[in-house]
Amino acid sequence: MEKDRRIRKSKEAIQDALIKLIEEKDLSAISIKELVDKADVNRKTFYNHYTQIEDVLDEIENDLLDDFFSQIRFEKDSLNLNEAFLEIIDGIIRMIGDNNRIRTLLTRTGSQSKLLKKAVDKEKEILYRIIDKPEGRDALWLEYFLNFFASGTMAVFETWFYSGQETPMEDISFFFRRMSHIYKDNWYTDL
Amino acid sequence: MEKDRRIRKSKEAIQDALIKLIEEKDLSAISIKELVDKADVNRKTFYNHYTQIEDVLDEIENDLLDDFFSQIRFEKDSLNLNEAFLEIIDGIIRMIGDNNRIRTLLTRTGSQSKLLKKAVDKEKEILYRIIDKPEGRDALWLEYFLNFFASGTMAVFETWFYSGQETPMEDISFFFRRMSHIYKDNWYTDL
DNA sequence: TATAATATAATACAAATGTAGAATATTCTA
DNA sequence: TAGAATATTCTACATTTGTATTATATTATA
Repeated sequence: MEKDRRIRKSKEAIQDALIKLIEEKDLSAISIKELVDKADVNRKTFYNHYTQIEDVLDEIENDLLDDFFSQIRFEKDSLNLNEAFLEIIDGIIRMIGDNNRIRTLLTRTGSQSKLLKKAVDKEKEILYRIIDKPEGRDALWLEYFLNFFASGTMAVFETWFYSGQETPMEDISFFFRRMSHIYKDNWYTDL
Repeated sequence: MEKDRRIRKSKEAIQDALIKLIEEKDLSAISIKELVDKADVNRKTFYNHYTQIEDVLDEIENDLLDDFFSQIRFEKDSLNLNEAFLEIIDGIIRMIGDNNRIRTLLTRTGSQSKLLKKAVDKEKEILYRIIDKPEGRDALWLEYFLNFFASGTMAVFETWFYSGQETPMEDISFFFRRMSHIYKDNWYTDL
């Protein structure tokens, strides 16, 4: 977080105002003037920290995800790819279920939000940190594989979320378990 | 396309102007005034058809992808999921290689572009049309599976494209073939 | 706590935006 | 081809945006 309390307060006011406005109207219909009026700060203060409204949204999403992913702790020192993946999946399911602000963002900003894309990157990052790196050509395969898997995972979440989360959570879990086993048995058997 | 020639010409001028401007500067730095000046149309004409510059980009991307995917024709009457997938992959590789406008958009607009996301949707659509639909619970699995697979595929393309397409195309093909076989052998064995 | 640093507020201004009405030009179609 | 339909242009105006300057208030820290 910012060290200067004034910056912290200003940003907080602007972020909170944006969340409120997003609940009321479409993101593209929100003007900077409207935002600073609601946040009760000078317009210059906005330009002091951001250049567009999307920057505020970006910051909100990054803060939320940093906060969430920093809470992920693995019991064992090192997990294999399969175990780590399933841990992260469970975490994300919990995150969506528990965090109102995240639910609001996903519901209201839809495709304008980069939240899921950012979550993909975080997931990839964590997985990459945990596992033993293969060498040579397999290193490249791993990179493609992680991108494939992480992005595919988020797409399933997206489908699940935007279809109203009607599929029971156990089924989603089962789906991911099946996916992960397929890879475990076929790709990175030894990870 | 639009039936009225005036609309067609106006939109074409605006689209072409946007492409030129995107080659010069960042999308977020392009103003509507600038755009209509370059397109040599009245500003009111812009507002007649669009509300934001992003709408123009959207339209360009949709037209490009409609054009490309409408060219995909399968020799056989029906393919299995595996064959259809590999055909589409090959098509996309060709599309990126051949189409200058698509390369420009991918290169210059980066994450601001929804082009790859739209391609995912098109791919999903086609695959869904071709294959025999399973029933009951498996229908749901198929939906999740297609989302997973299509999105994962595009993520690999993205990685490949933005890392400068250094990985030889044969390796990318190999990767996808391996992925598709894994699924063929484990998931939809009978499709 | 005094001081230096700096974020915010107040104000101003040129440019861009969004919207509207009326005149003109183009195109559709009967 | 004539007339109806409508897209574009022209003009105007209130609002928003982006930028800048200065004064004031708050905060960090020595």
